[in-house]
Amino acid sequence: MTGSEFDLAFFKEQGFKRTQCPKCKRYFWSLGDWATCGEPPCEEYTFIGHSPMNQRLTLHEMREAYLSFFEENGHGRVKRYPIVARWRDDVFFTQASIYDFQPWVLNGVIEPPFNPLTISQTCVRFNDIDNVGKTGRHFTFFEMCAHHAFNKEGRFIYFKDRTVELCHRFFTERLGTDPGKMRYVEEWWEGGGNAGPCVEVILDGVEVATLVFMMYRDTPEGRKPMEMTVVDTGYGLERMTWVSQGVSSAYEAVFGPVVEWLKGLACVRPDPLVLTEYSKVAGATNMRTAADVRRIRETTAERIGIGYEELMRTVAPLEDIYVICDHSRALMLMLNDGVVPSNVREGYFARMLVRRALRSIRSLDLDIRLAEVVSRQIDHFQDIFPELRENREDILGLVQVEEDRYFETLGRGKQLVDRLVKDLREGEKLPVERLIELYDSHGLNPEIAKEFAPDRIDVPDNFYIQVAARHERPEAATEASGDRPERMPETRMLYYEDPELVEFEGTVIAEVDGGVVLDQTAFYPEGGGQEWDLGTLDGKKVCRVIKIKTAIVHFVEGENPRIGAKVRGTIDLERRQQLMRHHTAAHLINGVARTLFGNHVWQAGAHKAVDQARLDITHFENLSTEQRDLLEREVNRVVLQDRPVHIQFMQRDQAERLHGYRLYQGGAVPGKVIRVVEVEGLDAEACGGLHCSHTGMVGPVRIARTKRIQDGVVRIEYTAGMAAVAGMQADKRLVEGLGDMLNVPAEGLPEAVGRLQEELREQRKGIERLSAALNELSVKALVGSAPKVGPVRVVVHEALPGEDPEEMSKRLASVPGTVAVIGVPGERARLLVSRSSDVKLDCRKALKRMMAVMGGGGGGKPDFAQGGGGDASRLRDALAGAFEIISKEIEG
RNA sequence: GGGCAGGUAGAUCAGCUGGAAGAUCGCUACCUUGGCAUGGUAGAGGCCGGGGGUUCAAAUCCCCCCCUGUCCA
Repeated sequence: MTGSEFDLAFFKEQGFKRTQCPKCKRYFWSLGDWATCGEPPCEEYTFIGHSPMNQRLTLHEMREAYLSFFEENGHGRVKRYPIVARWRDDVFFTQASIYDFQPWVLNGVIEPPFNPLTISQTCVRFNDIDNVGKTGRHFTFFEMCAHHAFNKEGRFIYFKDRTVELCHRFFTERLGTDPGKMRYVEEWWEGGGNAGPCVEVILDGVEVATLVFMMYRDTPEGRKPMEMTVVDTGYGLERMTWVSQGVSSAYEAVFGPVVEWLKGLACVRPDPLVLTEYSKVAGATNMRTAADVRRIRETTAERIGIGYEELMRTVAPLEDIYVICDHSRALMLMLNDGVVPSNVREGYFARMLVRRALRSIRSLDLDIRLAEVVSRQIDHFQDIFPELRENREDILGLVQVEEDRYFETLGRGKQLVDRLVKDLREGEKLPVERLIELYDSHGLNPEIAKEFAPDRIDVPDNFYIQVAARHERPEAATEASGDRPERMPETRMLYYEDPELVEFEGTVIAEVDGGVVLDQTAFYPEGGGQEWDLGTLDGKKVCRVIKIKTAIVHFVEGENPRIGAKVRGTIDLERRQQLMRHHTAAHLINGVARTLFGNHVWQAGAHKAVDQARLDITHFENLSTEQRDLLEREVNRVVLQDRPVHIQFMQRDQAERLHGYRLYQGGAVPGKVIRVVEVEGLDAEACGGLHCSHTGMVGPVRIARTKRIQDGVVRIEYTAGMAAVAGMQADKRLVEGLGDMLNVPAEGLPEAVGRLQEELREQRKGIERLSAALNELSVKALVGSAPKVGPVRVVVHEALPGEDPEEMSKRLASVPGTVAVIGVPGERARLLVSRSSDVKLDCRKALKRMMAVMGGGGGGKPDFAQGGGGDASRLRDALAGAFEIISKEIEG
């Protein structure tokens, strides 16, 4: 990289100087005289207490100042995109404003909503979560203000000069910053396969913005210029607000009424001097480990001239308050945009935020619910993001559920700790292994575990490093995908033009993977969770139809028709209609579930076959029987209302304007034009599937069952149309059949079965009683007639049918001065040897000698041994020798 | 998606170096009391998550599956 990338006319005209920072060796441009680049660690914050701007703006005022400035300068204002990046399958969350336009705008498939545009994009990032609350500037949730320009051939908007100029004017003209204070540091940016020069904008020790000029693309052949160059800027809304206010930390600047409320509750009134110094030291350092944090605190304490402990008394409660503010803000937006807390994927991040926030509430010993904090965050933001107002109840409900779950986890954890500690010896500490297991497997933080058993637990400094080490494993190799022709032939999709089309003609234009591609077809391929059509091509059975890029590939039984041949296709209409019913029913269930259970309900997967179908939705618990029945009733109500189902291809941005991001129920949908399936007044989704034209055609919908397939996802198994009818008939036959078997009418079944069960129990008990009586008789007889070795009775007996040999053995051993040998005949013969406690005999030895006759194995305890196996026919021989063996063992 | 922990009586759990399923609470009946709290006695209650395997013998060991919890991407 050379400095020429930054040789901007704007810098020259304005009289900027290019200087090299002696500390970090980077070059920077400025109108003022500066020794260094100005960014920590080269310099400290200088704005605290002396804002370089001529106005103090709140977060909301700063956002508006930014957006309106760029609007006045020719940019279209764009609403924020959801924080869950559903239009992408490579990331969970929106982490920067440019994510909104990747990949569809950047690869030229769709036009941006405006060009140039300005936006304040809600983002979350979790990589610095440990720094949140501590450094004064790290957040999990933040807003990235940006202005973007997309320059295509023939349509150049603007690039480096205009970008820097707009930035400079925003800070100086709009915010009243002294132009001499602005410093622009030359840097290089790379990410997501793209690269380009960038400029870091430093003001009074803080990086307030980064201006990226994407102009290169990394390819296997090396770096190449992009066809489209992109202005990708990022202005930290929170940082700008902070600098404008000149307060001790970004948290103080942006959390507004929420942080004040919490401070009041916790009775925290910190010394601003302490906070200012702490912020400066923290800002100049990267906090990576617990040791870094401690060092920063020690340095701060030294600078202010107070003790470490005293500093901590001020700082620790504040850090907890900041964590609560930050996490509740992030949660508010994540839950609003469709994340359901769970133990997997994006849901886990929401759970993590809830638990960390609750831990901070706990360590402050505050008597509040997290939902109350989130509620206040909504108050603070609902005028900016009105969707929060609409979803308030839903969001708070999710927080409550998740909070309750955490308390359950804590309760379980406490029990576990109690039990573990009980087994420890006097003065012994709980091994670190156990402590790791408590956290890793049971979700109990070591700090909280220590609360439960302060004397028995020590938490090592590198605890979390040890946990991480436990997870280090080599990555599984990814499997290579098969090779296919780069350019696929294109098939005209007749089924979209006329879903009722049953017969058609087409020409074979290619063979792919052993199947044939036609120029046009009415066969619907597998896709969107819907199974493919069956039918015939020139009389040959079509057994599978798939879509590869733009081509529809048919697999037929027997030989493929030749390329160039004209073929006649017929579709199995009955199957097609059933698949359509199941697909439309999925949209109905999804829409009704959302209205019934809340806006957090999204489709999480689906499959539609002919005889059954299922839809997975995001929801925090399995449906109750009542909810399931309610859902079924309401779906059928929509069916009976016979609402029209509108299907149309729409411009992507128009569809998004009309229906919002709720369109993307099925995940990422590529393309400039998308197909929108709208059930009037209920649901609109981007969907490539075939649908009934009216809901009435779906027919009856039966929800067979619902099942929680993972935390946060409920599977709804259902049937519609003829499959539902078949199900009803099968159920009826089942009940009728049962009634016939028990000779009662269907209504009498519960009572009849109950009676049957009771009878069975009675009989079982009767048998037990009889068997016990029989045992008792046998035992008496055996005891009376047993031969003796000295004072010891030796009972040798082959169990009869109906006797319980184990019971007999036990019973005999309860008679003083008795040894019992009981043989149990059968395919696998067994031998039980027991004795009363007053007899000196090792039953195991005796058994072993007896088993030698049969050749099997055995073992047990001195007073009871059992064995078996070997030659079952020799059981009698073994029993015949038993008396002699016992007498020898007793005498010997 | 990966790792870890767990699934035994209505509840909470023990048993898991293979050898005759247990404790506590709760439940039922009776006794104690003028009545209640309580105390005492007896009793009911178990496909030891499901399926394979090893073994003479599996709650216990091995494999697969299901369910729950949890940590991490």
